[in-house]
Amino acid sequence: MTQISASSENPAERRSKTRIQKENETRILLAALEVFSENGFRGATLDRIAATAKMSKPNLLYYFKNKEEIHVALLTDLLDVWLAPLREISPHGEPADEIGSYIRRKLESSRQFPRESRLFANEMLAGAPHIGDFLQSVLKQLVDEKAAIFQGWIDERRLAPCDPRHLLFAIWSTTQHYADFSVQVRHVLGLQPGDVSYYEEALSMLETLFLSRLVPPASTD
Amino acid sequence: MTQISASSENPAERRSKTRIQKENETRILLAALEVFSENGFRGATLDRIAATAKMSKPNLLYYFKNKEEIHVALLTDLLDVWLAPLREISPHGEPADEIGSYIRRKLESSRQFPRESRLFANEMLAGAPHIGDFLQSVLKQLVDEKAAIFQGWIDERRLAPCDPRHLLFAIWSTTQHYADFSVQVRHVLGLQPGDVSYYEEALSMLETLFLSRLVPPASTD
DNA sequence: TATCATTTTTACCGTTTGGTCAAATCTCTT
DNA sequence: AAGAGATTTGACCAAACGGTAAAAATGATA
Repeated sequence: MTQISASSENPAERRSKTRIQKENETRILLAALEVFSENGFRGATLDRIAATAKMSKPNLLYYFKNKEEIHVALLTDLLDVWLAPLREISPHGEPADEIGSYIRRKLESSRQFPRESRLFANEMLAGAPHIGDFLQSVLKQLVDEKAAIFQGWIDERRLAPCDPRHLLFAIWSTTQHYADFSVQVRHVLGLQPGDVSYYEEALSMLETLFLSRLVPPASTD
Repeated sequence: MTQISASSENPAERRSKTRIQKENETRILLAALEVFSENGFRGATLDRIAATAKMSKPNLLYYFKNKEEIHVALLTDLLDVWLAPLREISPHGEPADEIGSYIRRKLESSRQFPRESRLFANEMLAGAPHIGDFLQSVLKQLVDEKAAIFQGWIDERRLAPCDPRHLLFAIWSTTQHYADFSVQVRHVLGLQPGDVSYYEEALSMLETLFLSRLVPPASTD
């Protein structure tokens, strides 16, 4: 499978981008995000993306040379968004503050970019054919770095003994769940299709879970 | 979209199932699970399922009248598996025991049935077109029931104040993550493709998170 | 072993899909 | 207003897609 690398040359990428070019590329990317995030790479069709972008298919292919290139463009943008909250974790803050604000950033990202989150999820479910390299290199390295910070806190008894990388997994899964499984969340809570009012309760729950204590210590009565 | 209801009549479902019939149906379902769980409903093709099942496409369609019927058969089986661990939660046990064993059951289910988990995830990402009714009725009802148990514990101060339904979301997301995002987990941990040895560390992490305390109370030094 | 129902295959069909091409149209600059 | 370059379109193509029909092969049973 093709992996993300340096951007290849678009048909319309001679020197600098035209107004129309910029407009249409963002329109296409927006439409593609909608379609890819719902159906995955294989389930998405150029016809559907073109229709969503209100553009003819050949016109769409004038800006991106094939389906894969659109997908790669989306994933490349996505990875920055995905990593940003993680990069901000600092070794200098209090564990509770750092973890708490990381959770808030991740949850906010989930609320602001649910389609990006689902695009990422679809790529994972498919076995990460396009971003496998990224996961193994960039992400692994960053995780190792941040895990070391957590480990430092653990050694100082400022954080309970646990595998820091699995702590990150727990934060990723709980926060992304609200974007990826929003249909289920809404159905279970009895909310309307567009309603995302559950994010406040979600934050409250996650702060209790990660920063406080869920089950009180066994009483010694 | 077609929702799951009573099973319709298969071409070969006259009275009782033949040996060959049983064998081939399970072979098809197994192959379909592989393909659907990786690519979602739209991304899966009959050709690919047939090839995976080592069977010709028309032969496959002799047992299931179309693509959707295979998918529905898989989802129907899946929902039992998905609900089983939840049903077992009892109001009579200790909160820590009940939550702990629910986590263990869910995590075990994630390890034993990763493809089923990904099938479910794909259906969610697509907007639950086939099991929307199920989510709104059966699942919502069961969640309300179990949430009431949790609420009882909260009222008795045996569980921290929180939204019980969001507590369930947290358990679902963290446990299912290890099946749905296993590629990412393995890449980040530096494991080989088939390696699922991380489940022990996962359980340890989740027990710390849900049953103990992650961040120690602020010291009063 | 003859018979009948079950199973499998071969050949096919209409549609959808990813993508191409050349002509036509539009936009910007001079 | 004209020309060059950028943009858009309609017509098209081969392959993949979901699915069908009927004949051929196989299996179970008497």
